[in-house]
Amino acid sequence: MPALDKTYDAQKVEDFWYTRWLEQQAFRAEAGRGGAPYTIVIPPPNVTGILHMGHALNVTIQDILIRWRRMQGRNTLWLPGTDHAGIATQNVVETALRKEGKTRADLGRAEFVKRVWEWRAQYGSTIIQQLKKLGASCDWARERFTMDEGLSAAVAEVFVRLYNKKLIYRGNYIINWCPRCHTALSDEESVHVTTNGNLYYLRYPLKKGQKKNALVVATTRPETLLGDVAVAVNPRDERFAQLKGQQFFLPVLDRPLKVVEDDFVDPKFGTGAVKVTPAHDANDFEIGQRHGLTPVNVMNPDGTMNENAGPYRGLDRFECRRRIVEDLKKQLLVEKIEPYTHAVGQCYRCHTVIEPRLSLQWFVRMKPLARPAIEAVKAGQIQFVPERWTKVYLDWMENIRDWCISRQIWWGHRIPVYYCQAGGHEWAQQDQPVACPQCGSKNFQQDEDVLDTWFSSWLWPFSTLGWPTANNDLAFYYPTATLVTAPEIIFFWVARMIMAGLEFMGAVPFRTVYIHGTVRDDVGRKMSKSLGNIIDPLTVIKDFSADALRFSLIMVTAVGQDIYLAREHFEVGRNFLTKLWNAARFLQGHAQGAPGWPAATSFRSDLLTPDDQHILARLHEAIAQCTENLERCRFNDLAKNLYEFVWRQFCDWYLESAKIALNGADQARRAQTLLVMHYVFGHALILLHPIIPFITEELWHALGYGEQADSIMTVPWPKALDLDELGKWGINGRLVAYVEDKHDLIRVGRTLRADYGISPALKIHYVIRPESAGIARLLQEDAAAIGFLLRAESLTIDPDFQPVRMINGLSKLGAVFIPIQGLIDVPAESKRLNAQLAKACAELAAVTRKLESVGFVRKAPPEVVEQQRERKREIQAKCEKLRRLIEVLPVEGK
RNA sequence: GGGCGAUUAGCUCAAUGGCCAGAGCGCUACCUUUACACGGUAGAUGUUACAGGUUCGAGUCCUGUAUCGCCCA
Repeated sequence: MPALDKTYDAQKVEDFWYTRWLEQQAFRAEAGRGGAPYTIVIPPPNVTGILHMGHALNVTIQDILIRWRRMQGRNTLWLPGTDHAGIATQNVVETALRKEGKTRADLGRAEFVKRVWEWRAQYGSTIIQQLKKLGASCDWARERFTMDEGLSAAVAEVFVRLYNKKLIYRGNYIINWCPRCHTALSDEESVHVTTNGNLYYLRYPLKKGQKKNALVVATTRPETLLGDVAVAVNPRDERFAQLKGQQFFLPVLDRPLKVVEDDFVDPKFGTGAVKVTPAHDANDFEIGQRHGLTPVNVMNPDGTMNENAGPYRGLDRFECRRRIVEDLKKQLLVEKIEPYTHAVGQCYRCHTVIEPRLSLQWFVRMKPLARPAIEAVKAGQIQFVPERWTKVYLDWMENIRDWCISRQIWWGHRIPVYYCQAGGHEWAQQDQPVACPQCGSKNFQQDEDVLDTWFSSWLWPFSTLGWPTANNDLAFYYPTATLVTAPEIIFFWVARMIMAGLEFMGAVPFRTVYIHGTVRDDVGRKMSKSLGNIIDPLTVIKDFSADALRFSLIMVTAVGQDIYLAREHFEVGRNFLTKLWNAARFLQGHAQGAPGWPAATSFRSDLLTPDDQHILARLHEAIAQCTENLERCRFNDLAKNLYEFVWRQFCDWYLESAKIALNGADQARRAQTLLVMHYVFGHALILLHPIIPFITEELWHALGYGEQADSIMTVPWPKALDLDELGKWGINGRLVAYVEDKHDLIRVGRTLRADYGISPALKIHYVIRPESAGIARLLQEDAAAIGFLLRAESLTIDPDFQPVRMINGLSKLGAVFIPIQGLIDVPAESKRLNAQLAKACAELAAVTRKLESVGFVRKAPPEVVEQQRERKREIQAKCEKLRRLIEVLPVEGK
């Protein structure tokens, strides 16, 4: 076994092992191997995307789960892939075309789509390569893309089924229109941004050209008045009772507008009278339908005004707004303009202000699909972690609205609906038709639109496994186990997957939905290019290593909370890796060659010291905690437990105490210590592997544990032994407690040294006066280790010790003395001990008060009362001892 | 407007209604002691946002207030 380098070269190690794992096909999943399946499908990143911290966190969590379950012996599949991100990808390619001075129209549909495929071939695997850098143990052979043949077939199948069930329909409704992307968007793709605008109070005259006797309406979008076809008031609003049957005139265009009464109108908004623009507002559209109004569309798809806008034709909508307000002001038709803060819809891709627009689109009828999906979650078939997201999900599902799925772009799954030019027949079909199924005409055309990208993503948990073709993978790996994702896409994706899973597979797509927080910068802002506050995971990997990135992210990520990140946070992980590396070097240095994996059965309880037994007990406690934390998705606690165990318990206490035996002459003891060291460290590596896969694999082999398993990836996850089972190594609770107390005693001794400014380099004499003969015996056996940890010149354990002029400290096991003649500062010492006494007395008073309270003794559980009584006895004893120690201090001046 | 979450040490976060409210980072002092200065040892730091209430007992449960954040309309 070559000696480990003095410093850890993460880059070399990580590249080496990832390549090796791929060569070994270590991530391959095969249904044929049987066993209990454990499946995760990756939330497919956008094919245009590059890795950001959100991905890094998301992928790390999934990799932890998959690696852990794999070690537990489950038949694991982690299925990776990307989605085709219709609008985003089309935008990217169109931008590239623009640089050549071309538009997609110049190329034509077929040629343009070809260009997008070329782009995808060249750049589409960027993010996949980046996921590999993180150490993700996905089965890459199964990588899927939503535009793949198989997944496209699934999309067509689903469309046709829903179409034939009349769950997909086409109609003229108000949709969210992005004037820049030139397409409809779903409600979820329109993000509401609080915006400072104005509320314009406009006068609609009763008679043409008149200024007096006008009805004042309030609007945030004056340019839409050109499309007004009525004004509306609430029927119960008495202020407008006399307006019934009246008509007013639209300014500029002088169109007569009748007054309609509708419950929708809020009397408290504006003047209580609103303009009705059915072609440009969702609510107005509904009012229009209720009152038989004909909508007037005044805008072009690019957001400029059309021929219905009269004199404003051709103007951009915002320019039109400015001009129309200016013109109305001149005509004294503007009552007032108030500043107004409201939520304005923006395109989630390009942040252009959404235009609500009447348009012919395809929709999915959601209510019938939602019903079983609501029931499944209510019945506990799917659990959200943290649980509170259940309510968010249910609220949305119970108020679900139909889903606009058509997009006026070219990159995506083209809607498989055909229109016969001869007979007017319309039908949906999975594959390319030959002729109209009704009249046999060959003169038919396919719908021009493509489907929303999410219309393919919602099938992801089963389309990636080969659906609609029945096959072993699908039968074995579906339903998946855990979905790991961020709250932003609960509606976009999670909810829709549940609906699709139930509708097409008849089973929920996953059992657990783990929702992690959003990664933010150190002052709580989302990371974004425009803010320039991005921390690039790849840079972090380069500077700190992938393991450090993973460990740090998990360490700082509180369950369900957003993550505030700064570059310095990655030092936690890097420092921990360095500690681990150095501990391994220490083991290696003492092992004299590769010891191999120590069999636990070879421990001899007669050779184990209390320190050995203590660390073994703590290890098994750690195993139990880690397993439980993984089961409960408490990743942050998992990392903290392991950090504490490895650093504090193993390195700070155990390895330090082991140095005595390692450097001692007793060969049997020495061998036994080595055995324990390797057993504990090897297990720590196993427990750490899911979080930091690279360094654990490297050390696993470097320390010669490779005989146990070719790769740490396949080492069985350990089972925790409880205290009874640990009895076979002579371990019991009393002994574990003794070692804890011994640590405390050593701390007291060290504090004395520090308090008196005695240099750590100076070896001094210590005396311990033990509490009892039993403790004296234990301490006597441990004297060498205790003396070493105290950096003592010599250590005396004397039950009858009578101190004279000595500084001292108190621990449960006994008093610790440092005899330094002449150096003792009596007033300082007296002050220190009296302060301790005062504190103990205060505690004693508190606990006494509690025990004297009738309510407490009568109503509190007996074990809690007993606990307090025990504590009172302890504090009383402590006070007594402190008084005695103070008494033996020489009186000043004597 | 409705809902959700947060508010605990300088910062980021823990704490099944029950011991003295903890940890990491940061800070202070000392130390290059043969694994590790990306380290060791020791230390300081709290009106648990605020006001009430329930309880023998509240950071934890209830009501209200404030501030911040997110989602939905």
